[in-house]
Amino acid sequence: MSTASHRAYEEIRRRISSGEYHAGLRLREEELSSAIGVSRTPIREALRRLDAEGVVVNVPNRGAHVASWSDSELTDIFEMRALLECYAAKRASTRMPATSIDEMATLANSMDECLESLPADETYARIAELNNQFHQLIMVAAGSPLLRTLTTATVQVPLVHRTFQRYSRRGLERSFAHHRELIEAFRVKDGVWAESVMRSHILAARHIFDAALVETAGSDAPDSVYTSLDYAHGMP
Amino acid sequence: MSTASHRAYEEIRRRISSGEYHAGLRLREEELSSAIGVSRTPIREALRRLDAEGVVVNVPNRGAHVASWSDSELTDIFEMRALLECYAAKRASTRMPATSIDEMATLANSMDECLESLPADETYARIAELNNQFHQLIMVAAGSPLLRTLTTATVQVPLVHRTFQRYSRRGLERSFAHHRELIEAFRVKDGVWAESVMRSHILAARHIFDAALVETAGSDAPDSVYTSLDYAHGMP
DNA sequence: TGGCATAAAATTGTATGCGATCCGCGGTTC
DNA sequence: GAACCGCGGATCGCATACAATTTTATGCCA
Repeated sequence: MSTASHRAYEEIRRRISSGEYHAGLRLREEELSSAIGVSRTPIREALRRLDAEGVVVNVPNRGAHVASWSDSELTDIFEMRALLECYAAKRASTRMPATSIDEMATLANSMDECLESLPADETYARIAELNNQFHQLIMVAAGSPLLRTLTTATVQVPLVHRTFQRYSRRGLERSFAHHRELIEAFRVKDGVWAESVMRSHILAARHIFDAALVETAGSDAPDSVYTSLDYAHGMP
Repeated sequence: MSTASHRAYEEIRRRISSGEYHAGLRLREEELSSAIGVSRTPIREALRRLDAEGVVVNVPNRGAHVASWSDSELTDIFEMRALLECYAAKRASTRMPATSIDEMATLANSMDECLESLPADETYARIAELNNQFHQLIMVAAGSPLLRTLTTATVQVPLVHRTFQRYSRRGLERSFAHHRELIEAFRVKDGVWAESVMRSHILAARHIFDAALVETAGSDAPDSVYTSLDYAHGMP
């Protein structure tokens, strides 16, 4: 069995990821305590950890709030993601075992199949999960635990569910084409190729994201502020 | 006024940095509690935060230990540092204000002066401090808070005091020459130049570090395990 | 002596109580 | 009408008490 502190951490994190706790929301210890069913102590430890991870912001004597990001911070995040994931792709290109490349191909096939049943929410969720596994394979093959840690910290990041679904069918197809191209680059162990495909992949994602921001501007959400979401919900 | 939790954090961190708490040491909550003069609750919060930062390792029900790094993890750290600091140099090259470049030149002069009174410990400490300021100027000019955060997390890193002093006079001179070259690259706003000088700078540091490891191997210290130290103690 | 079960001590995990701080709300003053 | 002040409730920070778990000590038997 795991500790109450850890369960509290996972649960709060999940609720932020799912959007149940939206950006900027005040997280009261007593409330969380009764909601999750543990005392304030493990709740506090969970909040401290989430604070260190940047998922919540804690101000002494003023409580914790769900973190939010400005437009410029989002740009910053995408640029770091490009740096880190391109580097990972380059490293992975010479280290990736054949079995992992096969797994990537299988994942790519599964994602292609998802195109059939497209506009369903579950399908988007499934694509997100497959996509996450795909990128994790690259991260693991890169063989740098530190790189992986930093990437997770960076990418566990500001995305709204809605944004994900802004991916048009064409956008998804291009994204999946990038996946195929990455696989090919890994097969022939061409690090420069892998790196540059990954850069295209991330930059395309970024511009789809930007477009979604423009479209949703002026909605009921506070200006240019978005909630966080697990990498599992990241974009293809 | 600062909170007890924060003071505990700073104090434990300082003791690890100074080497008072060496790598692998078990940190008992009760001990820290009486040593620092607060109850276990803020101590626990401090340990959780240090755990999230990678400075200590916490295993449920088995307490916290000061983190240590293997040779391969150290290599990993240097490679990430190269990636991040080169990127920072490239970004900084187009954003660095003239006043900051002047500050860098002033710092470089101060470091040169230090060569006069060299083998003294205070001199090394002073060089470390100046060097830290020099690199911070680049980080700030890079204009990416996230990049800065990740770099701090990476570089606040495993160095032993002794290693620092492995810098020979010639090594320091080369290191300082890199600083001059960086300044020049910033003046003419050549990002590629800045980036590549920075890469040389970091890789040179890495090999001096490796050499130090070989020399100290077989000493009384546990095999290939080193403690952490603040960036302030980082190498030029 | 060495291995093993068991008990006692030490240590960490969780709950709770109390004092300190912050925040909103009237009331007052200019 | 707006700015300031003080008060009470809400919330947080910290200390302490108790429970759960791990570690160490002990005694037994092969």
